[in-house]
Amino acid sequence: MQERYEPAAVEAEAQQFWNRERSFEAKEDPGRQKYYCLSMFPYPSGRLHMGHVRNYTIGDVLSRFMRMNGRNVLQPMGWDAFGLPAENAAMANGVPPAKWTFGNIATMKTQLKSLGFALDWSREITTCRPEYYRWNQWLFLRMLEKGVAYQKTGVVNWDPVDKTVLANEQVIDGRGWRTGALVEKREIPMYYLKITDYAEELLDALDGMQGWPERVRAMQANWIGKSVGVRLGFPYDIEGLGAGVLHAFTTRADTLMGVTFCAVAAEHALAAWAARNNAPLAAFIEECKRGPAIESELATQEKKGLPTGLSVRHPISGEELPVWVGNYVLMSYGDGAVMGVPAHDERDFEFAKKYHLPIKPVIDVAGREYSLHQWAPWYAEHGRCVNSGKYDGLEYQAAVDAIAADLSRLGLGEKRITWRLRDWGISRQRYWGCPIPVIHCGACGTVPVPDDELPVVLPVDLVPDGSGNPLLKDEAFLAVSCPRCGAKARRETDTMDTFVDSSWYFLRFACSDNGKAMLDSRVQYWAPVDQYIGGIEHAILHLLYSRFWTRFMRELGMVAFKEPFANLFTQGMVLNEVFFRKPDAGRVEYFNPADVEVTLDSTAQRRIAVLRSDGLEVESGGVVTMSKSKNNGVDPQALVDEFGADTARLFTMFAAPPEQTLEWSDEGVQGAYRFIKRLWKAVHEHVSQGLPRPLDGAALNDAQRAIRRQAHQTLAKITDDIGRRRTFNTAIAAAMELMNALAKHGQSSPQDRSVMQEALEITVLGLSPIIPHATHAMWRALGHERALIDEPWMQVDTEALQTSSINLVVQVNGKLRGHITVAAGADEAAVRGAALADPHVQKFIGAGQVRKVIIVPGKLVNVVV
RNA sequence: GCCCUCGUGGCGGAAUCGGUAGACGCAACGGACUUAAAAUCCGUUGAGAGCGAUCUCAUCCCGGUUCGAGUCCGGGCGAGGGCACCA
Repeated sequence: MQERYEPAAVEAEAQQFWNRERSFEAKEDPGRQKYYCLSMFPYPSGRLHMGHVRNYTIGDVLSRFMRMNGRNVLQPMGWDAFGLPAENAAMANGVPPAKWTFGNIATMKTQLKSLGFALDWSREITTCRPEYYRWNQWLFLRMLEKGVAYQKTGVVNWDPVDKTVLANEQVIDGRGWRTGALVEKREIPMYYLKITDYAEELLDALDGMQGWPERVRAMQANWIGKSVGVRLGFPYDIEGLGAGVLHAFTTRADTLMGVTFCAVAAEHALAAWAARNNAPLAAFIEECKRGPAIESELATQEKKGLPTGLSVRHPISGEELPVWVGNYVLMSYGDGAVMGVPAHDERDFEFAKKYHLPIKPVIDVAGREYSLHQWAPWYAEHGRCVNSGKYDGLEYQAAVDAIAADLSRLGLGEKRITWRLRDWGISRQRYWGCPIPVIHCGACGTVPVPDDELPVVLPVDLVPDGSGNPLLKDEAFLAVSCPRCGAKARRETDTMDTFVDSSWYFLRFACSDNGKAMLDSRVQYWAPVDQYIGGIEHAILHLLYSRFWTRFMRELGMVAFKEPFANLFTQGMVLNEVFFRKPDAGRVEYFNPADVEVTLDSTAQRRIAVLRSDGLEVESGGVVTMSKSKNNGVDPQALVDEFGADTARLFTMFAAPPEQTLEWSDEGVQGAYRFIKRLWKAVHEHVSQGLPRPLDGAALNDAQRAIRRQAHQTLAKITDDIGRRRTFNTAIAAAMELMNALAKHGQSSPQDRSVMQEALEITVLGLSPIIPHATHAMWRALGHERALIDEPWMQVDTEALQTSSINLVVQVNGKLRGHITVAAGADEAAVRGAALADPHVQKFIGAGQVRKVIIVPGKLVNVVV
């Protein structure tokens, strides 16, 4: 063993060993319990970032730990390789997206390998390869057959200059990001997947998903958004239009008698009809339609409306109610119309105040006074009906029931459940994605591509120029004959949302080499995923789509389970300080923390940050998520090159619990490096004197026994912290404590050296999931033939944990007043006697009367005076 | 606005089921080694009082439950994240 710790050599050696032995290639083995550990696969954006390192280290620690605990572990890796950034890069550099993507994959694969992750590369998946995406197409055709995939029109952002569809993120302040042209809304036919058919099931199943964080389950439940209420009808008979009913959904049918107006969305049919010869209204409707596309922007805009001049009748009272167009009414939710109850809905209240519409309180909340001038939150609370005729005095549920029954009798309403969840639109008018396998024929219409003609292969050599989908100009791709009638036809040029690619990749890892079928029997062995690890940003879409997709596959008999991810772990983000200068004119300039030197001023009170290149001060903008825009990222590769992969891994696992945010700290990295060096040195010093004789537990003195006890306590803690609590930071802290104790203990006698050998083995093996390379080398040095990765996890020796006496804390009235030592088996009377006899305790009892003595076995004694 | 999470030293954090608050690390300070620096090693480090043994205070604030509260409950303040004109 080398005296100096040289990470580059140590890590190369370990990685070569794992490669040579194919240590991480997983084999199906029905005789062994499997453990499928999966980290969310990366988008090949260029280089790894610290978020990747954190994500994949968490997965790697769990994988290696479970493997040593006897599980048959599968930890695969792949590439979520379709997507918009490749097209952007293509436009910027004139390189086909495929070339850019594959170049990035090569770079990032090298980086992942340098970090020593225990990945089974033989199962690697790349979603932009036909071998993968042909199964997207195949399953899409099954969805078409079952009616789960269907066509309807949808609204897209249209750039009139580039004549292209823009993603929301390409629209900046209502203008195209490249052309600056005002973006138009266009309705075009698109494919949708009927996820709403699964809404109830996707929601109900959340309750049983104990392996998922509460937070993620809550987010999904909110997203699905089940509302139980009443769909009611406001009848009308409008000259020229005739008789009809305006439908609206409400969760507060008990407030029906407080309705003073109705409001409809700009896109509503009644609004369109009223606007025929009402120019101001038509203009307002246009304004609403041109308004913000993103709902969060909609939220901040002022509530506006215009009367349509039309009126409807109240379903119970028959009263005439004016119909308004409101910019706060969404066409996509419910029926695109709301009943306006200003007294009990804040938005309606604001609207009514602004346009001087009547406000009629009809709910009495615990006798509190209602003001027509200022909104109070409790106006929306449930209460007793008042001012509501025959419904007066009824509580919420009774009122809803009575009103729903009356409406039903009148044919003007029924109880109904409304969902927030909408169907999943998967059509993208973009090149770099999986082609949707349909053909447009002049005679036959839209015809699915027959299975035996799959895959529809995407050409890989096109370079998008920003003006429309390049597939539209690619005759070789476009020209096709109709599978039904044989006539000349045209291929669909829309591609699929990349969330389709990631909705089932976790199953394909079980059988990535199968060229004949999407899945095979090996899936039954590996799936579902035992532990899924990824960022909270995927809490809703990716995870919900995957749950939906899995359910559909189950209906086809392809898998036997409903939930694809038994346990979910969401790791926190990686933050770093941000440095900038803000010139009087011009844009803020951000500087990478690597180029900034931070020192303390002479009084050590103030931190001064200086840019190395010019020696001038820069401002600190606090600690925020690492991002390109803030230029505060740390390149993991630089870290690996300077300190090694083990240090990078150790720091990211030690600095914070894995689900919390992690603040970057260069000094913290030094600390991690220092610890590995210390451990290395301790092992080197120990083994350079030769290996000791086997440990004889009975021959130890008290000090040796104490060290041995701490070693086994540490093993127990590391095992529990990694295996159950997932608090890798405290596992590392325990190992550090043990090292500190060993350094103090010293070693001279043969027994000392035997105890030391065991303690070092525990430390090395216990930390091996986190720092696998250095521990691989140290394990060999400690005299083991077998590679550490192939060793079983060590078992705690309960014998070693035994003590003859224990220390107890004594409190008087809950305050710490003394310490006592009693025999391990001491009974309560003995403990009580010892506690009361302690001079410190006596002092605090003083003249008082001892009323009660509480004994918590093994922990403390509390004397109540 | 709603939902979720969280407020602990100079900093990151620990305290797992209500039982010794501040483990471990960083930074800082003092010392050893060195011609010197780096590296390494040893020590000190929540605040206040005291020569000292010790004592008092202290986990965002106010109240409560309890023998005992960082932890549980109620109310507030603050931060972060998610969702959002969702009727």
